[in-house]
Amino acid sequence: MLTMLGLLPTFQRRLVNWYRAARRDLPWRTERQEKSKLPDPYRVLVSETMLQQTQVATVIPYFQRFVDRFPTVHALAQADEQEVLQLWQGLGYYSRARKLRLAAQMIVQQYNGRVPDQIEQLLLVPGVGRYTAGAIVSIGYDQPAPIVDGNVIRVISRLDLIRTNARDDPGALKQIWLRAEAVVPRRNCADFNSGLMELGATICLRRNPRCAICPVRAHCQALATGQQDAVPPVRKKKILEKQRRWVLCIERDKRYLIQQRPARGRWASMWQFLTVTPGTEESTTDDITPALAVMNRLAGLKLRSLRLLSRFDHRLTHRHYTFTAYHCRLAKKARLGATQWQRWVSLEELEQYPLPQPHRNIAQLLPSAAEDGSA
DNA sequence: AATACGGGGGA
DNA sequence: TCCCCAGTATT
Repeated sequence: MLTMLGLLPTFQRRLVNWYRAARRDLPWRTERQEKSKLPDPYRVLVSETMLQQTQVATVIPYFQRFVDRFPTVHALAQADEQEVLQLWQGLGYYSRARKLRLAAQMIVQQYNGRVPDQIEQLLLVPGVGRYTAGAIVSIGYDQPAPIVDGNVIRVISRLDLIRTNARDDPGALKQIWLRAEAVVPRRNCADFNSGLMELGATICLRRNPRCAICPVRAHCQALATGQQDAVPPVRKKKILEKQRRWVLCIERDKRYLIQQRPARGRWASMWQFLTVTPGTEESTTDDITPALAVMNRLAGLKLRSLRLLSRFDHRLTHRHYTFTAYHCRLAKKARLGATQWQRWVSLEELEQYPLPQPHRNIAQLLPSAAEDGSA
């Protein structure tokens, strides 16, 4: 196997040298501790958790805000879960945020605040899987550990000419992990593994790979056989479920009703405006008059002054929502108080609540909507 | 082994 | 529009 990469030390040296010349300034790498010249493992834990299924450019501003607010593992361990979620809102996969906080608590209690440097220990930390554990060991501590992410899957698939897509094929994925373990050097592990990923992100692109400037093109079987555009193949398609949601921004005395979602499932424990699923008999019309009657029935409320705010699509990986957002007021007589899961908040207070992205988008429309309504 | 879990980038 | 992104946990 190893012979197919050519001389392994040559491959390693070419990749590390290329990475050291080409690497980007990333906040979790540039802020190093003076003595050790290694990044703060806590920051590696935070950044690698944010980077799961998320592109680097998206993560950077979230990372800055997060470590600014929670600069140490102790600070995060003592944090309020809602505040952690609030800093995470918009980034997606919110269980990552919840588990990262639990991870900090575990590290404080069991490891006296020091992020473990052993794979077996890291795998017991909430939200830390094989990839993140390998990243912390190799990038945080510069110790040998394999690392496989979406980039490495693509790079190794081409180097070794693996013809199935490892994202659909557990056997191929296992092969790639073994390969990643076989190629990681004993020294310069951080730059080697970072280089493997950076290569996938900038050179070994999904489409139109830039083989002409690839530092390890001499080691690539896909290029040698002219199959770099066909490897890896595209994944199997997934079914996209279409759903509709009506969102009611109910206003009373310049405050809006919000409700907390259940602690499990999508957007767990986040807050939202009252959301109802229109039945199949309800048409998609924007006509307000029939809609108001339907709203009152679905929401079980006496609403008035219903006005359309916006209609927009929101796509997730497996679902395609069409949100229709309305602004309305509560009839004078109606009573609706605050409970543990339901509150009336001003627009200013709303900023402190973690909201799903579609509801955050709707919230941005409310200031002008309120003016129109009172005019 | 299959599914759930967000949102955005880029062609 | 489609595929993917510095994956993990649950069922």
